[in-house]
Amino acid sequence: MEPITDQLEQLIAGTLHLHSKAELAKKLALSRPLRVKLGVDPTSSDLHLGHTVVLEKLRQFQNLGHQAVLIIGDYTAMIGDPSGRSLTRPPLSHQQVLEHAQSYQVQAFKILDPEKTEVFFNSQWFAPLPFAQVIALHGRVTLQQILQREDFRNRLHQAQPIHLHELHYPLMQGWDSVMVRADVEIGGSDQLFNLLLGRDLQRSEGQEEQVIITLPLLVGLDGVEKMSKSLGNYVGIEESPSTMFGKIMSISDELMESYYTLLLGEPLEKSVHPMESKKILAQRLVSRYHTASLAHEAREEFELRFSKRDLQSANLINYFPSPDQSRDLLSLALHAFDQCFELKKSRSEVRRLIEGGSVTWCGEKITDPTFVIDEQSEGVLKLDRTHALRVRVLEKE
RNA sequence: GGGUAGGUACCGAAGCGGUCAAACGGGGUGGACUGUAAAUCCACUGGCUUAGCCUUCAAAGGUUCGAAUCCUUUCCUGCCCA
Repeated sequence: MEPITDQLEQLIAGTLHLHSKAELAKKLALSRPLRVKLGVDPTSSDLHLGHTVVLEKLRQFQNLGHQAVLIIGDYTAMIGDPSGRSLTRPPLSHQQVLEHAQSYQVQAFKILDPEKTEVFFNSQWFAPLPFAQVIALHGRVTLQQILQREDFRNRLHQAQPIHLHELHYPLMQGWDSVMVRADVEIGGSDQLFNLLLGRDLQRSEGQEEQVIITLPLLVGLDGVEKMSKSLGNYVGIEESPSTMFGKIMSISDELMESYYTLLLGEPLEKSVHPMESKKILAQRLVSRYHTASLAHEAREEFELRFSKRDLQSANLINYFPSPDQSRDLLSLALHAFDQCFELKKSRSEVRRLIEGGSVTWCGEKITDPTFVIDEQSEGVLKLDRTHALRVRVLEKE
């Protein structure tokens, strides 16, 4: 193991809250692997860059020889973390949660070292917990303490409902820490309260309190909300190189700075042109989750398609619509969205797109939805900013 | 339990018997511009066999030639009181 001061320095980098440095130093001095907990709610099956911020920190602990303890909150997920929420989450069935948990783990191990990771499902201790003990657990915390949380306070203030079951969440997360005897817990900055409560519960159970570390939340592609799947402002780590590259290119310049620090762990070089910085960012992230050569290809493809606007030589999906599907431009575009991009659009939606001037055929803008493409002709059909394909219209009969 | 205010499209919010697929704002999408950045301007933003038709205003019934708007019941939420 590395010297404690070196470890400390690495582990502190990028953290938002750390409670406390002294405690962490003390624990590191124990010269045994620390149990570093991360709780995840498998409310969605796809990991995105937002999740990777904490996972990378956990990985850092592993690299220093520590033990990761991954808690799959299959029980807590059914409540839904109220953190940062202004609304109650829609409940998930246990079945859904288990399915998500499965793919979640597979993806998490793209970042974590499975050899140094223990995985727990918190149903393990919550499902058999007798009601009397649930009550006893509740006796440890006061309503006022729970209501101090920012999100609850806001909802109270804004006359929005707070359901009773949501109040359990922080308590359950804290109890997880007790059950796995966590030395350290990592979380997003919105987890601060939950993490602190874990300390309280550990103390009252006679355990040493966990050190808590929070990391800043990654802002999503919209530049406003935190990255989340439900808001659609995310970059999934399993997305294709070109999608990933393109999504990252669409972030605003202001966002780039935090992406650099949180995802690359280094400062943004101000002397470089922002567009170039963004390409570097995109390329590095694509190579992280795919390969360097795929990242390189993604960059070239992007430049060809969007910078040079050369759709003709771009690597597009080939589409051979049947005569029935290519009756007119509207039908063709509709089927193309569905079959090539798995986008279910309504006819009206596609019609608007055409009439709005988004669709081009062989570089010509076509605004007439009833336009008919000649039989046996071949060309590039651009549907909207990001979707284009090479179409070959087959002969009728 | 009592009182009271509400539930309208992705969100906020108007509308309170016909002119309502539903004002306005935000968001989103597309176009122009561009660096798939920002800013700005313009258009669109329920569906369809689109000069028309169909399904929406918490749910179900009802009144009416006609309902988001009136009545009844049900479900959900806030606030005040207990």
